[in-house]
Amino acid sequence: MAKSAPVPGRPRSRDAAGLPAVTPDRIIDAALELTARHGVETWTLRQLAGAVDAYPAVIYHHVGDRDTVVTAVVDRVIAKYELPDENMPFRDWWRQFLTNLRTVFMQYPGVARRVALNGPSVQAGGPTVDRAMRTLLEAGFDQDEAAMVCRLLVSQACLFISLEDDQRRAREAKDKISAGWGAPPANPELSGLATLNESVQGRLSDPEKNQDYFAELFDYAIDRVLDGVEKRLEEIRGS
Amino acid sequence: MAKSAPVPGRPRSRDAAGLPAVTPDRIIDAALELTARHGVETWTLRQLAGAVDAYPAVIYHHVGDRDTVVTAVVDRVIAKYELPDENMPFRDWWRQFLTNLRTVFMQYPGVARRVALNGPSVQAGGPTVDRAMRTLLEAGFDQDEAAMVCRLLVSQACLFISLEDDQRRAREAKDKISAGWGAPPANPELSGLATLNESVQGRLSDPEKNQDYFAELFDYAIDRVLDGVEKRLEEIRGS
DNA sequence: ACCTGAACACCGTTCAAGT
DNA sequence: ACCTGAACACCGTTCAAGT
Repeated sequence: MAKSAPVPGRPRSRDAAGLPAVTPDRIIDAALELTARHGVETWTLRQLAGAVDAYPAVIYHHVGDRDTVVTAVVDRVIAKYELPDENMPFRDWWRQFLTNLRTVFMQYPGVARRVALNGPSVQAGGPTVDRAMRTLLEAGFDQDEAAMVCRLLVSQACLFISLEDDQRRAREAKDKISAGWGAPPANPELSGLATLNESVQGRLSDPEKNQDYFAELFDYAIDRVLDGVEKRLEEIRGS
Repeated sequence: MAKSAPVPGRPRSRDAAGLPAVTPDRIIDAALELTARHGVETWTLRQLAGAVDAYPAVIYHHVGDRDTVVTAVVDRVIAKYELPDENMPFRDWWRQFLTNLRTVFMQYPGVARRVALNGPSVQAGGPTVDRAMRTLLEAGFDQDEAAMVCRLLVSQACLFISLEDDQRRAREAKDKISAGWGAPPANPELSGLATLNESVQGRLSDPEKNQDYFAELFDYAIDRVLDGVEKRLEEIRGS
């Protein structure tokens, strides 16, 4: 766009061309939409500039480098989920919270990974962290272990969501990720391997089960780790 | 390297220059070493070519594109860990196995993430998967749930290791990741947030505790999820 | 202050040409 | 068959110059 040499009749300013002024807000809006469609790591700064009908340097002028833009996008996404009712028992609260997190984050591929890595900004994440810590303290964890559990559960959810993000994307490109797995093993000694392959075969032949395989793993991962946290809590209470 | 124009006295073939012939094996060796030092996502094909005193096109000729090289590197790394004694009870076996996995993978940043995403190749991962599945089947899981638990535990370990990889790398660059967290919250209503910040403060002021924070999270994550898997097993046995 | 347009230093990948 | 050396189409980032 805007690649042609200046033509006499062509307006030389955004104003004269009838284009809206570029603002930081409009840039983040565009970046959010690009993220929803392509994932946060996939769009380029040149694409973003194109989406607001501007030159790459304009992004730098109004917002900053790519990382700064992405940070702003992440903050926007974090503002989108709702926190469960604070009167719920801690296990139900977390189950609900992490499920909400997933449905929102899955709409913006790559955001979960960013949050796992950097955490949320204090600004955007503060209220969430406050509520989350309270549920754990009320449940009976001491200060340090509550902080640990908080980190564990948020990481658990974000990491498994980011796994879903990336595997979905890889599948779209190629369908040969699990190639080789599913076929009976050449070595008949490997009976455990054969069993896994049978299970994989069952999935591959039933397309709708295969569809929700990722979601199933997420739920299973969350449930098992919550079981583990609950058991730990019983140990604390018992001692 | 080899950037100057051809000089009369300069030998024009690797042989004449006394350089060893480039082989796929030598290329993977160099890639493995670059991975150990810089991480699998960080080195460039041009660096790899430089490491074997060759042009980038030579890598393509002998091995293939970047992804093919990385896949070969991952297979090499997988061959490096040892499997625990097969007579151990399933929980101890997994605890040991995932710990071994961590010590090996941590030496090659980025490999854990690749394994979480693509799994190992059938060639390299077959024996491990076989043993892993057997422990779960013997413990009492049915075929499908054993496959699920296997996937959960390997993913759990790889994802948390990859989190360590990336956070270590980020810390080396900047020390402001947790900037803002640790300071008392501006809003006095957020008592849960204040508690978290106290815990963070305690860590930051005790440097050796901060050092092992990542390792601590890994162990905690593995122990909680194993607790959860064990509890699930008791449910199955009871019914 | 805001925007243009070109440039810089990279990247993975491809390819004709040499030996 | 193996290697050279240059080129292609990208990328994030910077900057002097225009309005």
